[in-house]
Amino acid sequence: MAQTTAERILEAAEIRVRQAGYNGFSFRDLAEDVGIKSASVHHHFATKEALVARMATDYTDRFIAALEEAPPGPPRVARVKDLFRQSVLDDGKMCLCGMLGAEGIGLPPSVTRETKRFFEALVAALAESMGTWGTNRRTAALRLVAQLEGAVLLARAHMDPTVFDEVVDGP
Amino acid sequence: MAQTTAERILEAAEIRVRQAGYNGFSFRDLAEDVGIKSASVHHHFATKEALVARMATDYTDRFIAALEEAPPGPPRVARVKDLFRQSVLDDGKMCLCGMLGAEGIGLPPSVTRETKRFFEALVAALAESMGTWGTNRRTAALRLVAQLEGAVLLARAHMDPTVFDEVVDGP
DNA sequence: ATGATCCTACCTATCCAAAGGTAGAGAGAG
DNA sequence: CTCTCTCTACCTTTGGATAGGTAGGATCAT
Repeated sequence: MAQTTAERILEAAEIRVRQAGYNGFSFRDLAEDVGIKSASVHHHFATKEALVARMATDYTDRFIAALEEAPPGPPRVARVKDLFRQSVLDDGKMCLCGMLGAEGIGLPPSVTRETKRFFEALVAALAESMGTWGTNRRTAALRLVAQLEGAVLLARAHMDPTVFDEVVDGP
Repeated sequence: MAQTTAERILEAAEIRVRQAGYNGFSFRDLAEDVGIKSASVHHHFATKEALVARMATDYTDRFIAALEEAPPGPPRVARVKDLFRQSVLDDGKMCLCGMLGAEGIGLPPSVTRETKRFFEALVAALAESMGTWGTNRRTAALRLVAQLEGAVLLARAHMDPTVFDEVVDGP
């Protein structure tokens, strides 16, 4: 088995959260996705909260690592746009933490904490790479992230991936 | 009673959706908010789908009407920013259709249809008011809406309303 | 080496609460 | 009397979570 069961659960859960949100899937859904019983999902992740918090942690680490493969400066900015674009092209999924950020209040604290960490890490990893037109770099990075999250959201609402490109580097 | 029961249900439901999403509340929650029993909520709105679709329709009409109170041009742009800012200041709620757009796939079709209509109407009502720096006005409007939705989302994720202002008209 | 023991991963079978929704009765207003 | 609204009292399905058990592999002492 190239992938452990826990990894397959996390993968299935990520897809479901990014499509339907924290309250949009059940352990039974995941069990069916992976081909085991829901009780077995609990063997790997005791609670839904634990599962999603872990998912957000992994997502953040993976995302930041992918960003930092690109050298600072314009290439890194291009890379982050591309990561978000992939999100949209891949079945119109939201950014995981965009989705969790939207649901926000009402999610378990460990999840909101990880969500916040994602955005802080993302802004930090981008700030040094931003050109500045009179605004400080942190603000410029925050603005870019807002635009990207908004672009993903609009593309989903329109059910049209080209909306993303129109927003991000349109005419 | 200055407000009908149906109106009070819609109001309570809107607050709940904007805080927790379509799957984040129940008819029993609404019943408690309004002070009636859940069966009575069904008397006014047969299904959850019908309730939320109606809610989105009303929201769109109200939002567009509020926008068009402001004359076209810069005042209208200022007004839309202000409407979104209110959203954040008012307990960090998402824009209703931003939330529904995020949840997107998995929601009933009548709801996604109304969500799409909101964004189309909003972009149309803004396009004429946008200054253009080499981009066409529709694209400029789309970009503004993306930035605003993203700003609301980030403010929520950070649990800090000032993030909204930093994104939208920060230094 | 071999049996006793333990751990991991999965199972079956439930539990209980919550959710969307329904049926039918009662009470007040026109 | 009838229409509107609300209630009580359910039903069915789903959801998160638990209890207890089984098969297989590793570990260890004798």
